[in-house]
Amino acid sequence: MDDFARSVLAWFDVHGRKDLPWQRDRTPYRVWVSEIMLQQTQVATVIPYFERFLARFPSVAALASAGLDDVLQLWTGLGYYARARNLHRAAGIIVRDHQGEMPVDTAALEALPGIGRSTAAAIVAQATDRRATILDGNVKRVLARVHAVAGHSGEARFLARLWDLAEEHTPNERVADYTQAIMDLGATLCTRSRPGCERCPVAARCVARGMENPQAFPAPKPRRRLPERAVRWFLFIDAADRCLLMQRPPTGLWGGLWSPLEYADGTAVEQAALAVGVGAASILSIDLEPPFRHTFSHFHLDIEPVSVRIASATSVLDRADLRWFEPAALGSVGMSAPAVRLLEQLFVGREP
DNA sequence: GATCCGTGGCG
DNA sequence: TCGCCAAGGAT
Repeated sequence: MDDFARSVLAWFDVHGRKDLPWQRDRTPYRVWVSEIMLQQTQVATVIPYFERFLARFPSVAALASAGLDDVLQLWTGLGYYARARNLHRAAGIIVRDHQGEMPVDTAALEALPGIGRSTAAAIVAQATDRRATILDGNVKRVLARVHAVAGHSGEARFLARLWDLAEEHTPNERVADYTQAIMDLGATLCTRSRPGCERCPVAARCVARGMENPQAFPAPKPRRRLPERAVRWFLFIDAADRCLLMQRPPTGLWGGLWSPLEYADGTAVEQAALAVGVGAASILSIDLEPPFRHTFSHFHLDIEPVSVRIASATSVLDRADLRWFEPAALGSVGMSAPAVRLLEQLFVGREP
């Protein structure tokens, strides 16, 4: 074990997090679910989702035998929904190809959808304490500073160098603790802005610390202006106070989730109504709701909601991706966060 | 290599 | 209000 790992572990013994939900009863399944949820997502956000998910799907078998709708429902609001689709698909593969037993070697794990190099290593390290090397955003930041590695995550050379460094520092003992330790260090001390170098256990050996500003590492990624898109969301509500939702295509943005009917900006109500089999004659009122902007990592989406009261759905098309929902049934399927907010505002919120 | 995929928090 | 980005992986 090198001095770096020793120092990080000593710091962890005092300051590290050891009471997270997925840190007790570290079965491979629980560790797996937590690592997927934690991808690009902060601990505080994950905790309630993790608890609900494990209560509903306590085992690989339970997850595999569930419907995708049920899985997406528990993922509602967590984002990056491909994670949920991959998790569900992987559970089926584990039942079929691994007799329902989670594999705990990196090669078998990486063969599963949604598990890459770092996540596979994290599962092995946390569930078995065997040697495996992770490289997430926290570790990248810590190592880029300690070794003053120039560049950023968009560059292959930068990543290759960091993987080498990460491998070199990974100890042969206490791998689970070390893995948690270096992530905690990055999350709580070696933060992107205002790092707490004074309290850092490896400040003495940190090259960036000895230079001008440790915050210069990693280098910021060059950014472009985000492109903009605009859509209309039509929310049809009938006299029985049900609303019409569409299930989005299985891949792409909010894949597999339910949402108001989405059409291009400027689409007329009558046109949208016709497309889903709602007779134009049954339209009672049309309300333009306040538009709102939803920002993603790579584009802005301007959403213009239109609520449409209709007398009855005279000739609803036989489309499997359309369904009328009672207010109480909305909680039983997966929806995006903006869809949830809008429905609460326009639909559920109007209930007496 | 470049792009796509969510959300909430923060300065 | 806005840009930035956090326990990445798939295409």
